[in-house]
Amino acid sequence: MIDQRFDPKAHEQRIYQRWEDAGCFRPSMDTSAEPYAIMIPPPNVTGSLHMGHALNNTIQDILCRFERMRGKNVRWQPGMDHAGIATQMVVERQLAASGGNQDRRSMGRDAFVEKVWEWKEESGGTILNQLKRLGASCDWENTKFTLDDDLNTAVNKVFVDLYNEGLIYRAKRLVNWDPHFQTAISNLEVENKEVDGHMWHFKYPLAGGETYTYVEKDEDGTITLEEERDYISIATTRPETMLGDGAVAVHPSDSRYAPIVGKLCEIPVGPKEHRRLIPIITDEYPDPDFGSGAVKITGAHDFNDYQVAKRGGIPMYALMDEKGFMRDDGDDYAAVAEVAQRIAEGQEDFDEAKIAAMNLVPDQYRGLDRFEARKAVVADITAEGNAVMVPKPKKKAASPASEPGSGAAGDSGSSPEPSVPELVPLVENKKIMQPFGDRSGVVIEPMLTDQWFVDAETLAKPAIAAVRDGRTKFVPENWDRTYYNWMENIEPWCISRQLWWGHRIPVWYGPEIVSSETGNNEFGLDFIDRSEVHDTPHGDIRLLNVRKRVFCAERFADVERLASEHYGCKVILVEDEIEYRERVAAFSLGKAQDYAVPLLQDEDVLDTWFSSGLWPFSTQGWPEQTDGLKTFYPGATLVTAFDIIFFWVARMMMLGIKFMDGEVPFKDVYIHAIVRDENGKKMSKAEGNVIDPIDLIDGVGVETLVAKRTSNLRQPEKAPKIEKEVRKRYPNGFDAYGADALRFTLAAMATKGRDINLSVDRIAGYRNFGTKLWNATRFAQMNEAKFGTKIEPQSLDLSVNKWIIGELYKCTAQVSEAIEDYRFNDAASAVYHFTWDVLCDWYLELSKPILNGDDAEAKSETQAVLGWVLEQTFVALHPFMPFITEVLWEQTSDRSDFLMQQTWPGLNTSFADESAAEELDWVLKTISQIRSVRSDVNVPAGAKVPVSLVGANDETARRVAAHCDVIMRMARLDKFELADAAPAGSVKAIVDEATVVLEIADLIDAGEEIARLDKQLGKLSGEITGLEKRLGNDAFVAKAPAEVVAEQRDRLAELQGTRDKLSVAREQLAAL
RNA sequence: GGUCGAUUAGCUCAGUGGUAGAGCACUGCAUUGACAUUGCAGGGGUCACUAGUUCGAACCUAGUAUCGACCACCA
Repeated sequence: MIDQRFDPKAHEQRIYQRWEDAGCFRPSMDTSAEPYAIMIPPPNVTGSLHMGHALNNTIQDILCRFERMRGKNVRWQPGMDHAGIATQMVVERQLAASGGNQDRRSMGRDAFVEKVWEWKEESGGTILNQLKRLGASCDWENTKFTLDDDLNTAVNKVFVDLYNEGLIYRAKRLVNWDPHFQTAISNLEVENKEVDGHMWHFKYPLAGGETYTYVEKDEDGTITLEEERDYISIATTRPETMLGDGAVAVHPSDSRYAPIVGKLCEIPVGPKEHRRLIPIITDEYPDPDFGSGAVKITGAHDFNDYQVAKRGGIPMYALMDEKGFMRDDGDDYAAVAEVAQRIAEGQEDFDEAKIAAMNLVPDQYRGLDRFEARKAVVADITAEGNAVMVPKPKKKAASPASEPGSGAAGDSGSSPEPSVPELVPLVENKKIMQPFGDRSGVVIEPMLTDQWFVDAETLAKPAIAAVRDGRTKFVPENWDRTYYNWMENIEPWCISRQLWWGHRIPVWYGPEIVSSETGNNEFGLDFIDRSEVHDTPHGDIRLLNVRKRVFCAERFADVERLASEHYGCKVILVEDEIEYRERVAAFSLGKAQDYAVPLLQDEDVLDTWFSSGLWPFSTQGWPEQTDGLKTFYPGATLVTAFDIIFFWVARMMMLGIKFMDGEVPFKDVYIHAIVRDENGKKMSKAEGNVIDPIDLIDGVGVETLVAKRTSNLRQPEKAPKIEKEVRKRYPNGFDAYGADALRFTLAAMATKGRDINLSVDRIAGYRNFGTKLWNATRFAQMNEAKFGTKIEPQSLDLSVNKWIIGELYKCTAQVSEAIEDYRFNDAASAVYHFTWDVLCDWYLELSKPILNGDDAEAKSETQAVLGWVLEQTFVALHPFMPFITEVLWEQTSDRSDFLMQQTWPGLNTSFADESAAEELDWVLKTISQIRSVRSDVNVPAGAKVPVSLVGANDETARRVAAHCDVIMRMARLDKFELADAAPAGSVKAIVDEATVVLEIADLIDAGEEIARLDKQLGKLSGEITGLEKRLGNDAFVAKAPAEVVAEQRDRLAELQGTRDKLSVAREQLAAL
């Protein structure tokens, strides 16, 4: 006999270990079986299980367990992602916290990377064990890590192949730069958030004191403003970037500025004697209706300006260093500004490298943080009188800058002033969208840097086609719109990261040899720029910036061969830029002892998603043609949340199709919901509303819960409020609900909608469901149900047994269909409803008289059916609740096998017996009707009542004979007999053609009973009227499908019959 | 601005042309019987609004209102 209750803690980990030890998670590799593969979205090595993972992996596990039971050769591919930035961040933080004054840079690259590996071995991957707690049936023996050697091989091969095809290239571009991590990031890793900002309006004086007539007109062409101006008005939210302006642009159609297009204006900041002049140009980009209609163009610090600058050949001056501080390098400002001036006036040629070397930050701003620089620039311009001035708003005492909306938009002087108003600088308070790094949280700076890019546009085309052709399907399908939308507008993918933790880029640089005409030394090496003098092992020589030649190959050995062939001499791998330059210099000056050309590997690593994008095939051994690869590519279903469609799904599609001969990586992409808290808020530590899945499995006390929710809050002052709420809501913390309850809840809520608002109450409900099944099994054991036998539907005698196996058949068919169609909620509710409402509430009760009765044959049949039906229920429930069902399987019979290895109930229609179903339907209805009436007329629960059945036909009479005992028992009757007429004053209910008569006239009040009948009659006549109206409509009868019409007629007849009988009953009562 | 979505019982949500559903909550009754982590019975909804298509609309179409997500944005 099993215990009184199921204790998840006593069994879950034990059962999991048994599965694992027995190799239950391995693919069968049965060549006759259909392969079925699911690639886990590799969690970050730094990660721990959150609700999103729990949902994601529950769904995958349901699919895998289901398909495994259906006989497929299943591989659920597990693993982890090295998560470049996230992991580097964790280890750097740890270094900082450990007190030592070591940081990443002082440690050096190799030592730091080694440290990260150490961390990974010790602390990484807790999430994989948490997945085991959830019951995930992954093929752990094939666990992969995106930084494993074999995956690195795949990464290098992909990179080199794409490079050789020209689909990966290096370019100087404006990229999103994270000043905190000091690396480029892709535009997906940027979060645009609306923040309070200001827009300043400044005057850029025209060169040489020139003036023009500035004319503003309204829509009708009436002149609203006309004045002489010696400046052009510019609006900006980032004044500090003015220092790098290359031009001012206006729209070609903007007549206000037509007189000054082509002229020069002055950037009103920096030392007066070296103010830079920049040209006023035209471009389609400026919107004449926004701001002043004139835009400053700072190509190196703004994505829109970058495009304008590129079109117009405007120099792009970089102003900041990699930490987001104003540059403090290069020659002094006066010298640089002079060169810039000649460039602006077209008197001097410029190229990228020359511009890049120019630091146009005036001395007083050098080394300032960008936000400090902004304040300083604003203050200086304003002090000098170049801010656009407007009348001070009345009423408000404070300056416009601190009063939202008070500094009205529009140009100065556009409204007439009644008196002489006080003037203040025009600063608009407005919401601006600002980019933040999704990991660092700092403001992202557009930076002009050399980076590696993937030509995503080319790769996207076949990936779009694959979805259009239906070779890969999104479920729910509306997600394909999101996919198309992004893929069709895809930008080049920046894949290089200035980090240390990740796949090194398989590129080595050597010096570029140019033609002998331009070469300027005996080795033909062209030095394009000078840098600082440096004391080197080769003497005090100049270090040189050298144009680099790229050697790209999977292994250094290949590069070594290519390079030495290219240079015609030995090459040597060097570790850093300094040594590289020294060696180039020494080499070129003939001072090198060994005459070896230095090669330096690219310092950068690849975007984490570059390696995750290969996951479906890199994990299966590619580029080797392994069995795993042949069998499990393409995968069946990718299960993920929508937030990584772009990051991951799109990249896997592009790279999978590219490298696997055009074959898509997966057939379906199931996009599941995001799990939120029960109020619909996104769970986040910072908000203090996180529910930890492990807490739900193991239980957690209220004190721990409070502590968890109040640590790491974004607003620590909210802690008392959160504590109060938690204590009120969960006074006893969480019970140990177990993994099964959590999984079932998630499955039941996994609809095709967007969000799941998870409530703990619901988990408790499904824990109770497990208890229900557990106790039903206990009941079966007490009654000596037979487990481990087979059932032949045709051999059954009792209609109740025929009925329950038919119900089971319907249930399992529904579950199969629903899972195949990714309707996990329907699957869960079908098996829930069957187990609780059909099996426990009815079948078990109906079986009691038989199991306690004297009919040995009936008893034996029922024991067999009861055991079998329960076993099949375990099977059907197993994908959802693997632990409790496996324990029940283990403990109900002497078994040597596992439930998870059983065959899914492939029941067929031979299990569904229509006449048994109708018969039991009648039994259930009869009992329910009697119970309902009893309750309505307040018959005491314990009282037994005599009931007779009037007007029964032959079939009903037969059913009464067969089921009399059980009906009497379940409806608490002391008599249940056929009769010709009802005694006066009895209480009646209608079941099909017959009237159920409760002979309890003495127990009830006639008036109340009449009222009860009237209520029912009222309801009935309403429905009848509706049906009559519909059936009376010729158009309905003519146009609606015949079966619908027939159905409605039947229903009408039935309702009329019931009404007539109840009316008679009412009249009889009234006549008394 | 573009795209996708939501609006159904007190709450959280299913349903998607043919009799409005679940879980929780609520009300009444039942206490040593597999299970109180229970059973029986019950109350509760103009399916956001308007117009259309249809024999028939919660469901399809168009529009309105409110709320949300993602993407892109005006310096």
